[in-house]
Amino acid sequence: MTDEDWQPPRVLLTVDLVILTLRNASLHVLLVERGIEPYKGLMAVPGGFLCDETEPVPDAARRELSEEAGLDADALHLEELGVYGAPGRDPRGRVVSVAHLAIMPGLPDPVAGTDAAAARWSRADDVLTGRQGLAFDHQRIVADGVERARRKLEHSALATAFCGPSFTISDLQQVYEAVWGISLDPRNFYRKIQGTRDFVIPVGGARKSRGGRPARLFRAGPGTSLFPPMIRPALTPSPAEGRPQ
Amino acid sequence: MTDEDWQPPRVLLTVDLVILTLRNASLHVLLVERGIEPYKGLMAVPGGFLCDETEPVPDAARRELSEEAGLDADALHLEELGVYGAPGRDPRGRVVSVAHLAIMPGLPDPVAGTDAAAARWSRADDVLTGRQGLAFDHQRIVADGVERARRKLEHSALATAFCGPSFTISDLQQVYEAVWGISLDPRNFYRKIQGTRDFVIPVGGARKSRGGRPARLFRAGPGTSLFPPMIRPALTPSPAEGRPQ
DNA sequence: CGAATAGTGTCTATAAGACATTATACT
DNA sequence: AGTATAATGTCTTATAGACACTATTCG
Repeated sequence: MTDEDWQPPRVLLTVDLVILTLRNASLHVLLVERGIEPYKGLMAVPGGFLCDETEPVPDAARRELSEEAGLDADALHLEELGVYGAPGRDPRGRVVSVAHLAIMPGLPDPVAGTDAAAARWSRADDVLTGRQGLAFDHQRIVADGVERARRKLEHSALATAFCGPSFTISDLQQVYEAVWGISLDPRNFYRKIQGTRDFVIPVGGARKSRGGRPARLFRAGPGTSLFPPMIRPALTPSPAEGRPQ
Repeated sequence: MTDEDWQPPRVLLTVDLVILTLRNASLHVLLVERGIEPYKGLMAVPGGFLCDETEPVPDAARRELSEEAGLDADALHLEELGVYGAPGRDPRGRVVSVAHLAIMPGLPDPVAGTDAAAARWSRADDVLTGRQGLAFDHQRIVADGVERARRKLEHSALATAFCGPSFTISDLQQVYEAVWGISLDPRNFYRKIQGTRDFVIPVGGARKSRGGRPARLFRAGPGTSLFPPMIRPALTPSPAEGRPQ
């Protein structure tokens, strides 16, 4: 900023989306197959450039979610995760990406995309361990997204975002167990949830039982923060899935 | 992304720095007077454009810290705060800023800058209430930075970053009281700090008393996260400063 | 009935809130 | 001595962890 005719550099701005959900009681992340270079054919998280100079960043995130994954972004938890802009992370030049974290209830398999060659849910674990390789620095982005989700479960009511409009307490427990990769005591969990104001609200009715007493149904309450927080125990391998780091 | 010859838009990338410290037992934020348009003459947080295409974002943050505020960024807590890129926030065009949060020990008044017309510490409270107006969306950025610091005090050992190399327990308490804007019981606070592993480590010696028993000196311990967390009480106006928000 | 899942109660350990007491400096 | 600040201790209350027990379904 000392030269008279110095001009600030311009960069390409993208959004990337770590979209987490629960399938078969284990954490999954949405991946798309890249249809264009660079990294054509490799898997990556959904994302893309701003469509024009004036598009707000959050709008771009919702647009890509819809374009690449065919998912409606309305009434979906979406927050900024961080900036990934190391020089050299994209061969096309200086590309700075604003990563976002999105949580959605479990969905059936077919996820159609108009822009990407293919979209599918992959086990988060496979990405974190590297069994599922990703383009760019997307493995790191997913890892940061998963870690963010783990943290938020402690202090916020985020867990309900993984569930549909109504759910049981044990559904909620499965969210915690899958995301944290541990197992929890159902009795203490039940007490904790019930004792936290505005976390869940009973909605009359019960889910038809699968060989046991029917479970009461709840919906997400108005509360957004958990106090006292949910305590994440030291990692104890759960039945659900092995725990990476 | 449908047109054949569509080109992604380029944006100007800046870094902004919310630098917090404690002065006279109250939270202050570093502001600089803008030396150039737009908003010339108004106060703003330090920041500026990337110097070239290849500069990493964290490097730019440390560079601006040094250039605009004359502060050495080594061994200083610095983390990403968020992205502020609403179209129209800067009259020069589409400018996307990556805001950072930095904490430093209390410093003497003179803060010299080579790039900005003037630099000085302002009471965070004055910024939050709008008594001290800021350029761009910097009031919001400062508010987010202060809120982030408040949150981090709960779960991390961040408080020691406000203190010098050695400090007393009541110094640490003043950090909590100033940032949170409440008052705490010194006895319970002492017990809590002592009982948290790796938070503080006694370093022989005591600070010369100011009319009371001398206080033992400590230094920051290796621990980075607090468990169980420090609990932030419901807001009770403290002697230190009125609480906005 | 027995198996399985849901929901409740009870005991104990830990830690926070309130507050008394002792310790060591200064004037 | 009197005052101020630091450090320790004690009692009560809230909540987590462990685990027994009851309730309600299905086969």
